[in-house]
Amino acid sequence: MVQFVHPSREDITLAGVLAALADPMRLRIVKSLLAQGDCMSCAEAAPCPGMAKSTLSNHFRVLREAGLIQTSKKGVEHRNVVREADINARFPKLLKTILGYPE
Amino acid sequence: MVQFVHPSREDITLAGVLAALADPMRLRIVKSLLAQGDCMSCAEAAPCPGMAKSTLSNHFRVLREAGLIQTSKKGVEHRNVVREADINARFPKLLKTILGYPE
DNA sequence: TTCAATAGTTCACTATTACTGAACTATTGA
DNA sequence: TCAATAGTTCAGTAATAGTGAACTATTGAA
Repeated sequence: MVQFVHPSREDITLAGVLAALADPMRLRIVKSLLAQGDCMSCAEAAPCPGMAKSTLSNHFRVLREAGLIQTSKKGVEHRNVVREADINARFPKLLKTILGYPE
Repeated sequence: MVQFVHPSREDITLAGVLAALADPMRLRIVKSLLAQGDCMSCAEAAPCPGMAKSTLSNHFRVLREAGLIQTSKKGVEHRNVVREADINARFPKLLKTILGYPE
């Protein structure tokens, strides 16, 4: 079984967060997660039909390792939430600012 | 003679700006440019002794192509300014937010 | 004019990173 | 036990970053 890598709050870096959000698909995933407000499976959270599963999995890994999302296993699927509190504590207003622009 | 590529204001993308700022060295360059308030040569603007000239040149190219800085030739050196007005018009508060965090 | 110095760019090479199909793991339900 | 589902890992290829060396352009001096 796979154990997910989640950096602690202090280990979240600005460069890591920016790099993670610098991909349009990942930006959309985070927006989608926040709009929903609740946990979502990878498939639900990804507004990208036709994308390879492995690519999607990779995007979630990048978001996870940057500290942007928390992934937990629930049954056969993985539930994801944005680590809003951690990001806001570390980089106030960053998320809100970046995610606030129209597509 | 080399003509620099500067995207027009409308062509500046969020992904491009974030990707450009996702590198610690480039973030420091932009901070350094803004702190100075004035045009700076590449060498002046780069707080990175010992870095290869070609690497530095590449960082400036990335910043330029992302629309973050404007480069103009002045004598033997290139003068760089942050395109604050353009970035602020396109993505309000983004620069201030990202550059506001301590190193 | 010619030559050296200076500031950056471009090139070529290597090293790291991203995308994808295929194979694999883990869980659920029949 | 078997099939279906969700996602990860692997292996291969494609794209991108870092660097020294060679190149271009400008200035200033002999």
